[in-house]
Amino acid sequence: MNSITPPDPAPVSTGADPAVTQLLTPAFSPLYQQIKQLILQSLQNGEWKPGDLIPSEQELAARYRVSQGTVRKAIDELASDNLVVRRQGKGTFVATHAEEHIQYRFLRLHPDVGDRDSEGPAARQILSCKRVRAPAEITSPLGLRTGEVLIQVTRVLAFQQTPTILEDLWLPGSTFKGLTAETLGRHQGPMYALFESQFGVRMVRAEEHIKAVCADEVAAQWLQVPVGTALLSVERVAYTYNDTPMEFRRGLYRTDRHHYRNTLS
Amino acid sequence: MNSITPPDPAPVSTGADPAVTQLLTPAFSPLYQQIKQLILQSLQNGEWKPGDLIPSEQELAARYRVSQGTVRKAIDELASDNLVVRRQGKGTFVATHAEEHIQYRFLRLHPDVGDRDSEGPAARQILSCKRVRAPAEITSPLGLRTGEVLIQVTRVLAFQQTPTILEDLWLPGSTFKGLTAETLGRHQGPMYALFESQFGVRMVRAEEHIKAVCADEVAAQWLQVPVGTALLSVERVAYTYNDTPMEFRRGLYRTDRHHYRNTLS
DNA sequence: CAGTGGTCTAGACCACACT
DNA sequence: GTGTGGTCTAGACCACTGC
Repeated sequence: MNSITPPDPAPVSTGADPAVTQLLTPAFSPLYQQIKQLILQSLQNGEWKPGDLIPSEQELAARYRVSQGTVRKAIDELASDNLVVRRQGKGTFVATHAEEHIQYRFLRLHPDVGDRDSEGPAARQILSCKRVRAPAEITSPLGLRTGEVLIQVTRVLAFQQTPTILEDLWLPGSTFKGLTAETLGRHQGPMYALFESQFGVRMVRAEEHIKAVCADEVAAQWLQVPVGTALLSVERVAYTYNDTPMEFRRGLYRTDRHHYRNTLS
Repeated sequence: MNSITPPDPAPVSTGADPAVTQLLTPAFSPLYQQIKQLILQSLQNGEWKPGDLIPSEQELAARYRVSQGTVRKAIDELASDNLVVRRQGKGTFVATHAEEHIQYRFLRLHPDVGDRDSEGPAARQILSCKRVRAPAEITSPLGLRTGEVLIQVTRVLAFQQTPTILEDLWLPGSTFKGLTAETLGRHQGPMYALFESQFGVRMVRAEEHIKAVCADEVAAQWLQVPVGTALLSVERVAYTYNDTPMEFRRGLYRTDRHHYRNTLS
């Protein structure tokens, strides 16, 4: 078993980090994968926060006592996982939902004509934000105990004066203590950016399950469509670092002027 | 402008290929990108066919007169584009829809309970296969002239005796000359594998646009659901090498026991 | 065993951003 | 100019495959 022991997260970083040893076979894991894990730890434990500049490849190479090329390969993978963004001449930054000029990185709904920019920003309306005891149907995708306290948010998004998305989302109450409709209403920009700045939770990845359903009375009213209109039901589990599920969301999408877009490869 | 001239696709390959020159700035393109393009050309022009073993990194490095590392980086990108598959100790192979043990690489419909393997293979039924004059709504996504001759295939897929997908697909008649319902019916395995072996067309990438619709009478009948049932409408444009669109497809999916799955990152 | 892809290193040079 | 990431090279060694 080869391994490198975790580095001293020394603030001034002259602190000698343990040397790397590359040993033989069983449970072999490439050095750059180990480096990737170490960097990942520093992302998780908040040593580098969303938007931050992380140390240069040279510095990291010195810190972990490996060659720059090895650090590079580790960072390459983190970049292709969208955990980190490289900018030539400037450095490598922790990815964030805040400054992604694209407004909603995880929203796959696009207007049928024109693009999202031309459509302008969504108008958001918080309908409610309350603490609830979690039904099993919500806790199980989140890996929580049934009965745990969750925060449930309900909101409507409108594009060009047309209400288009009605969604509920559930968050673990323990982590999102203090989240209120007022906070949500005051906040500008993507909700996931708020989660980063206020709760230290960065959403990294998500899984969506899509079905077609008919609008019930409640949905019909909020989305201003006849009862029975076909809608997309989009259920999402969003994950933080470490594949920890942190949000369950269910959206109903009108698709009379929009479509859900996906790329296969 | 730096460039490397295209190599002699010499069968025996001792043939000296032109040397690479890496010149200065304007319209700078990295060497490994140029190598990637050259390999791509060999994939397109059929020098290496789906399933084939391509030359080793050393051979390609010699052929293009660059270092192995440069070829490696080119192949890395091709592999992450799913155009090529690396197998340690064996070599690098051209990707193919034929031997992907996963039956349908581009189909995102999954059973709500269990997984696709446990569900068993789809039962396929070809309803029709005919030559049509293309309406603009089809030709435009395919980048063809309106009025061009297309082949239109209609089929139903059933999972566990339940008809679940009704789809139409359109293919350029010029490329798919000779495609018949009989050919399609006799063929085992993914349709895209047939396209590779019979027509030399490899589908590489696709874009899907998804909406929710209500079943009309025809759909309701084939899918054995009441008229008005909400269905997913999945429109797909599939591309070959070079981003050339080669297929337009429209599927109606029942989602009472299945869902469309997507991963966001 | 030889051949393939996979990892790691060390060093050189380029393109880009800021100061 | 200095520092950053980006490209390219050359060589060594490892892990996997099949003969």
